[in-house]
Amino acid sequence: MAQRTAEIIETLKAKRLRVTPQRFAVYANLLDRTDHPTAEQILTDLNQDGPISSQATIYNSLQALRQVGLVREVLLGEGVCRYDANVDPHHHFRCRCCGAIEDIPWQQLQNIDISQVRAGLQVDGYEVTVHGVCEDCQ
Amino acid sequence: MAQRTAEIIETLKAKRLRVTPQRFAVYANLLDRTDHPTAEQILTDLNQDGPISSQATIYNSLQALRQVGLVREVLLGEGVCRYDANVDPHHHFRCRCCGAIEDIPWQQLQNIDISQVRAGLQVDGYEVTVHGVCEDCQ
DNA sequence: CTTTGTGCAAACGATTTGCAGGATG
DNA sequence: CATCCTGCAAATCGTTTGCACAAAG
Repeated sequence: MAQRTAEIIETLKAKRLRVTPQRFAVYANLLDRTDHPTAEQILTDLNQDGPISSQATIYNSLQALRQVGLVREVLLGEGVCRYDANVDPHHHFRCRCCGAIEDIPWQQLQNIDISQVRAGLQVDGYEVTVHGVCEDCQ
Repeated sequence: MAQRTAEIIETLKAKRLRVTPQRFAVYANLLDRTDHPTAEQILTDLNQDGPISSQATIYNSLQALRQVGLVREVLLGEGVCRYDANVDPHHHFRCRCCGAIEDIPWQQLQNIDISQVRAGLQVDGYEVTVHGVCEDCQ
């Protein structure tokens, strides 16, 4: 576990979220992984050793966590939502072969001159999606 | 119409696509707009003055056009596919308010140093998604 | 006349929702 | 004990597919 149980509980409470076993499990699971799982993958993972949560509750938990900014959706054009407990801005690499997703630290692509976009548009942020082939698939 | 009928027919033939009224209409419609419509929007637009095509055929046509490289999918994290007859590389701006999508010319954000991504990844391409608020929504 | 496309309706996968019972603070 | 959450099943949304008929080359 990448973060202590008590710590996670505090984080949830600080966001005014009720601490239910299911919600805790979803967040703890996401903090533990960097592979941007889908809702289904989280469900499978949690229920590996006995039933912890159900489909609808996973979605509810993810939505609650997302609303308070503890979790973000990552959509990279596969027809599925992926989730990430790393809410700091960063970019993504996606392997077009196996679909694996990897974070690209923000600093690695920070030399982007956003001021060039047409006047009149209020820019809040941006992110780069890099596509290619990962080591395993080469 | 942004491009002559005969020209469109030639383009389709050059790609070895059979020229059906439906396929023609889908492609002509996409060439005519820059707003990256969804399949449903194309369907509605085409059938405005009498029935031209059906849902399944829109999807089939889009797939055929995509396979020969005349049309590309644009996925900007909304859970819908959008389509674009502009297949040259470019970036996208998306208004978080009304959902409008606008192209950003490739040159406007070309100062991106992709060489900084971690060694071992074979990079094929990338694109930037800029989010913000458009004029109409400000 | 062979091949490919069309349109309908049914199938599909991911996500959302209604609701009754249960847990949290 | 009031509020909010869970879990089930049914609903929904975008997209795909099977198939009989029709059109293109």
